Amino acid sequence: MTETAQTISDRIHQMLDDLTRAERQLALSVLENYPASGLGPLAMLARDAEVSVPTVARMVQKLGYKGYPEFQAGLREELKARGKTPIAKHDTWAEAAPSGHILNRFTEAVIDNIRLTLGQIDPASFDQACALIADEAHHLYIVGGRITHTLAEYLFLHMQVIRPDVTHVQSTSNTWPHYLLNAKEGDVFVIFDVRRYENNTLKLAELAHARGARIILMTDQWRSPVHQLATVCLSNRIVVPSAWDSATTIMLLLETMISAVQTLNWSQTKARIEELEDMFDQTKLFRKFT
Amino acid sequence: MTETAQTISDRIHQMLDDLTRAERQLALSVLENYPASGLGPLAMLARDAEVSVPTVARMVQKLGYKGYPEFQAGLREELKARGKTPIAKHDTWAEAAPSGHILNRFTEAVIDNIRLTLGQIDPASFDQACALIADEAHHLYIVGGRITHTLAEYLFLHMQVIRPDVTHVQSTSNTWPHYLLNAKEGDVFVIFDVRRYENNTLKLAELAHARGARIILMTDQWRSPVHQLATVCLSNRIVVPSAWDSATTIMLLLETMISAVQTLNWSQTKARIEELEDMFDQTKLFRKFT
DNA sequence: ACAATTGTGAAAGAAATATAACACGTCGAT
DNA sequence: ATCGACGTGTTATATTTCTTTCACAATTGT
Repeated sequence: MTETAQTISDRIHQMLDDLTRAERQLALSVLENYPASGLGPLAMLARDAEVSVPTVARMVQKLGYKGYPEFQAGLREELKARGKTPIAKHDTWAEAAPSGHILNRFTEAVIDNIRLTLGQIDPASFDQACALIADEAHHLYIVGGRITHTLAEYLFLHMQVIRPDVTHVQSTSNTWPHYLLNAKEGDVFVIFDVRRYENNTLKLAELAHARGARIILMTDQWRSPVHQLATVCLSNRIVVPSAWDSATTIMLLLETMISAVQTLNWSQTKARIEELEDMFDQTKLFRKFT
Repeated sequence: MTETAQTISDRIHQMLDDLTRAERQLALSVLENYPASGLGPLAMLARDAEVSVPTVARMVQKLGYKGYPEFQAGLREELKARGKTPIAKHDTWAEAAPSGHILNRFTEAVIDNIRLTLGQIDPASFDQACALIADEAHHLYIVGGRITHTLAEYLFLHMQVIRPDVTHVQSTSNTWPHYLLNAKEGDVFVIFDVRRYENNTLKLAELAHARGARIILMTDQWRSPVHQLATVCLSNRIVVPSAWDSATTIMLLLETMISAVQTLNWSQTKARIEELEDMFDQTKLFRKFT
């Protein structure tokens, strides 16, 4: 295990003592700003380290690489791996299962999706989206497609509690034009559209946009064509080892949004939630305890 | 300050809107593991992004560089500069947002949930659940509650494609007893029940159990009372900084299950999926591309 | 003075890049 | 439906750059 888990930087450090003058000079220069300097041309590295070109060539072979390009490839690999957050480096999430088990492979992919999605999100846009959704002065429409209507429904169920004037529209239903009749300028549409993008959804978005509505789009990394009409576009990475796409990242953003919106509207929401709880108590739909 | 402090990654993000399909594909690939992928040979980048070599060449010029090597030099500069700043900062997921922003707080909590949930899952039970769900010899019932029916529906939509004989039952509906009339011994029930646990769901589970059905329960860390009747019980941690519980972890497990079941049934599923694609193509419900 | 190390210069060879020409498909306008 | 503009991939080629390796001189330490 001393072999595999070792970074190139470690290996250089280790052999630092056995090196000759020029080699050590080179090694230290590589470590100086690691790994950037090793990723340039060989000649540049030689110049920066103030050693000759052949010295560099001999050195990389001493490190066990067949040539300089191979050494660079090693550095790039390392850099790629480092890009992942420490927490993301778990190779086994389900500790009892082998790392090749679908539980680990899938989770790994989802964590990656989350990392990349969050990394490229603009907090200002996100906040703006939350503000739009929280704005009770305008009606809120929530639109989902064939698969995504489940996410839309999830958002709807929560929004229904948090604020009045919420409607869930299913773009695959042929009744949606009726809803649009009531849409007024300034109304807010939360639209879910991931590949394969649905024509109905696009048409709905176009009509809504034409009526002066503002659109918040939840889509994938390739972005539904709706994004051209959207006020805010939140794109999620959805790639997993499966024949299907993943909605987990979208769900995460969704719940974060729900939490944020709720905070914005807390004074009103509080009363509404209490009322709802009362109603549930009365209907005895739920158990108080196990 | 908007000029100088701009990283290449920022610039790519900015122009993302104005890019064409192949260019965006390339841009996303560059950002995928940034900056490692941009430091390899041009041809390798092109291959990874699944675009042609000239596309990359055209793109770097569009970014304002005289050639690919100059672009790489820019990346190296950036990398060198980054190495000098104190590292840390890796605790934020949405890098552009302060660590106290809800995006980071919420994501942190969800990652925790995932880690803890996966850590205590028994892979054997999980595999058993998948096998039960994949078993086409028995009817599959999927049961959700007031909120969780969205998750149930999500599972249902996928299972519908993967195998025959699937029914989605909503425990809050008063029609569910009708479904149970058809339930036979050995049939499989996937039941979602998180707090607050629903009386209807428990009753349904009891009846199903009495008829000799096997129950797979998706619940929270405190486990719905249904768990005493369940063949397999998958409990999820669902605590987040919100007035609501999180379904993200459940969604993750769900999708993993879908992927696993699909692999088990691949021979049958393949044909079903192709058939479905054909039908979609014919109805023109979906767009092929942007 | 000897051996090991290192640098110089050069040249062959390999690899990567830049560019051009052309074919194909998509999309929108007419 | 037809045309043309546009984007893109393919193929091919010229050109540059980078790498590798050689022989040999210079330097250093022993």
